[in-house]
Amino acid sequence: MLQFYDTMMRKKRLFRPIEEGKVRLYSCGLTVNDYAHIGNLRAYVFVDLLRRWLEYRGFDVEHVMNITDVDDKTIQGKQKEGVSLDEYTEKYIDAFAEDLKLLNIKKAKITPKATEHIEEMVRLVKILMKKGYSYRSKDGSIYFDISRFKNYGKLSKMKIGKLKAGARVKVDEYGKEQAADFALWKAWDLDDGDVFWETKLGKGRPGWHIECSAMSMKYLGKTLDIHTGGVDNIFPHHENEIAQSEAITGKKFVNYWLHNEHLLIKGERMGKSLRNFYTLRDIIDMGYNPVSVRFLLMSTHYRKQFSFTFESLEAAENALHRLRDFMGRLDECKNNECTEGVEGLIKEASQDFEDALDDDLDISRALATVFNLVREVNKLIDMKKLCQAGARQVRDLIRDFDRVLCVFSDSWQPKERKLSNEVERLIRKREAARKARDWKTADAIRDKLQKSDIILEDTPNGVKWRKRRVKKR
RNA sequence: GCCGGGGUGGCCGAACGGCUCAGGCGGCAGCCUGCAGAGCUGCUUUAUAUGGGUUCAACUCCCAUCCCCGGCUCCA
Repeated sequence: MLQFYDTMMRKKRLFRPIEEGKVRLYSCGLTVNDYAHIGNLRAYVFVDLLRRWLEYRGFDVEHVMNITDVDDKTIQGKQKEGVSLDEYTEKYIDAFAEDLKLLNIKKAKITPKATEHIEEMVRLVKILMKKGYSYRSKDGSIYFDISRFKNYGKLSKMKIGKLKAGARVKVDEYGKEQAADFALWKAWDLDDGDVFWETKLGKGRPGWHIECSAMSMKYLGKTLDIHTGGVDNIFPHHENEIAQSEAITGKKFVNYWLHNEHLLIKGERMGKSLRNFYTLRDIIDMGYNPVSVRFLLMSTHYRKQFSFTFESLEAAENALHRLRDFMGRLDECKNNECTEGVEGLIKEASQDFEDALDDDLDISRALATVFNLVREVNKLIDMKKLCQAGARQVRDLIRDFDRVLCVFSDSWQPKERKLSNEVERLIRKREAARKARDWKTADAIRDKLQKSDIILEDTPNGVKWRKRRVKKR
């Protein structure tokens, strides 16, 4: 019984797509005025889990994620650097794509850019004007008149009257008639420089909210199955999307609204303005594996705030290490006869895992299932009660889970995989000493290398080395 | 001010009326190892912010209090 928590209804609801077997999924993507930080990335890890789970359940997922490549901040940034808007946003778009790849996040089928859909937006604004949902201000900008939209505020449960009481709403500045009215089209002004489009609406650029209405409608139709975004988007962005879209089509815009909570750092929301963020690059540079970041961001339920700490990242990395070692143990399992069946364990784990994720992506329960399976099977291996065939079955099950989790296989390698000649020489010297059972020399070399952050581990397959992580900041 | 979400063991995090209060990390012990590390297993359980109430039974529901976070402004 697949169900999701719908922000509109404020409760879990059984999931039923519009069209049997197909899901129209729209996600609010990034505004590309800077590198994404891991708080931003949490939203996309969440969407990825959602998408992969839907696919696991046999749905064909039509996933669209927009890129906001024109807004106040991108224009400001571009002016500051003295480059074209495209040039400015391109590097952040590329970096974002790379981040997603490093986190094993599946690409959306379509990632439309706002600047490439001006025409569609203009068309929608014209419809709104025609239907009388908008007005033009003195400077030529066009605003959506929320008093004309009956259920404005239904998603965020906000009353428009109350909104005005909120301290920092600038009413007069742009000639809006009401504080909560929002821009559909912004008339060009000096600060915009060369960023403008000459359209039937005049010279200017689109408001922020209209792009999602235009692009979701174009690629997915009038009604979406699922729309995702961070909780900060509930108001005003998604509220406004609903108003625009439903005013235009007269149809329900979205059937299920799914919102992820924020990532905190030191008890506060991670955000660009607070300068308390880490990018994925920062974390990789400290020597962590990006897949550990995926695991960490994924392992707390998406509707719950959680705090990022290096301790928890470390814990995530260790947990993954344990899982991968487990897979290694399975591969090495060569017994001919299973003295105890694993079918029961597999069946139970499989059922529990699926039940958990069906229940609004209850990842904690799902991961608990995985770890329980690991422990039980490890016991069998220790007692030599697991055979090769049984091991294969377990491995197949985990691989199956990993279609959703995507944390087991790990192709990522830290950049510096080379040792200096001096260090290599020492390692060879130590190997010779060990062979001669000269433990004193061997241990001295190991200690010495450890001081320069190279950790040696003797394994049945020879000596292995790794770098000790260097923590910055 | 208005509207949400929370406060669980050394730390992170589940459960949300009763069936042993998941799981991870860390710590400790055993196995393994020349030693160390890694790995595996076991232990780490009189843990549910505080004070009342409802109930045969509350972490779970109700009331009050304290504290934390978020939204009300561009923001994942």
